[in-house]
Amino acid sequence: MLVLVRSLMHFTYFLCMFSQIMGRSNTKLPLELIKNEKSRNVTFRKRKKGLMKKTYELNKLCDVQCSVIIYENKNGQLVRPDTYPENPEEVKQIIDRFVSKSAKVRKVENLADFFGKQIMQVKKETAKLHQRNNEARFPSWHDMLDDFSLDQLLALLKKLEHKIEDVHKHYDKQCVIDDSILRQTVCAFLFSSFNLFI
Amino acid sequence: MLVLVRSLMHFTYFLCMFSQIMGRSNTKLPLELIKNEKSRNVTFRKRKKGLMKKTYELNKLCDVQCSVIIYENKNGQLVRPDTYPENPEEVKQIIDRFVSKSAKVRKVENLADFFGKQIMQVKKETAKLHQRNNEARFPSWHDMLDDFSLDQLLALLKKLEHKIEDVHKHYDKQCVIDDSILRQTVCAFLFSSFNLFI
DNA sequence: GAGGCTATGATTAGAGT
DNA sequence: GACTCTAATCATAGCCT
Repeated sequence: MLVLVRSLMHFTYFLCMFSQIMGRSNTKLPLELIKNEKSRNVTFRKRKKGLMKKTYELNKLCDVQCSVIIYENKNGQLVRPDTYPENPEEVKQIIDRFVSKSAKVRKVENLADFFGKQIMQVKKETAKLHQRNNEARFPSWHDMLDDFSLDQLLALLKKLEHKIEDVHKHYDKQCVIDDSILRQTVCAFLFSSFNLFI
Repeated sequence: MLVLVRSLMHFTYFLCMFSQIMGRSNTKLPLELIKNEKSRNVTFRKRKKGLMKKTYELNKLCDVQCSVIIYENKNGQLVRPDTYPENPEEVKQIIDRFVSKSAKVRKVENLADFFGKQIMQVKKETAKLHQRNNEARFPSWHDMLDDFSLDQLLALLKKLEHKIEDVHKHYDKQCVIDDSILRQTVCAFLFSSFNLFI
């Protein structure tokens, strides 16, 4: 009986295969970039979903912390990443363990500290100068400012900041860019520039 | 001959199926923690491998940046995570985009405020000094500018502006931007600039 | 785009080596 | 553990709506 059913099934399979009217073609997909954009996008969505499901299952079945981050390569668009878990905070929690081990990241974080220290130092020095040279003079100060005043410099920096903000607006429209680091750099740069004047 | 072999094979299959001694059992695995530790570990290894493969395929087929991090729950031990890509630096590059957006964002944004406030404060104090000590003198002012003049500073600013524009152009051309590269560029430039000040 | 459909190929549970 | 084997189940390419 079972054999009969199997035979029938195989016959049906054969029919379908012969007529090539439905289902997956009988050639396997080569492991290379799918040229056709439409089918690439469809495949992307399907496989992404599948990957997330697999991740979820691995998480549940074996009780392991796992995280997936996927950035789609949409033409000219920066897209919010798809992640497992969907909650960004949970993802962060998982990858933090990884990130904290990366020396490079520490370097960048130290950048903040670095500038922070600079600020403290400059503040100290300013206080010293303030105290020590209470009646000191700035003979060249005005001369310098004639060509390029502090306000002008700050205005220039503002301009620069605006430019960067424009870029951000452009991105925000299309969705997402990490502006924090950029801000950090601008602020740090502002400060370092300002540092020169003190 | 072939038919004979096939028949034999099918017979064997049937036998095995009948006696339930081989292959996956005919009940589906429930989606919950696998209690048996041995089989849980086996499943973990198998599925981890499968997940990595899937990730690799998604990466190749659709040209998307994706990253997977898996921490095994070994009893009380800190285990090096399995990742895709295997190279930690590549993983870092991918998750950086994410990391900088989540919890760190707040930190860095506050940093921006911090620097902003500092700048305002210093500006005020400088203005005070400027007003009070109109003819005061900073002895090191010229020394500093000997190495790094205002014009040079202006040039630096322009350079930074250009760099950002370059990145922008690059974005327009390729329609894709890697903001970690942007960050790195700006950061590196900032570092080199700042080093000139010290 | 999101969803359904079907057949193919891939994955993998469970057992053994 | 890492490998094999097998079959049941799953995932998904290529269609369609």
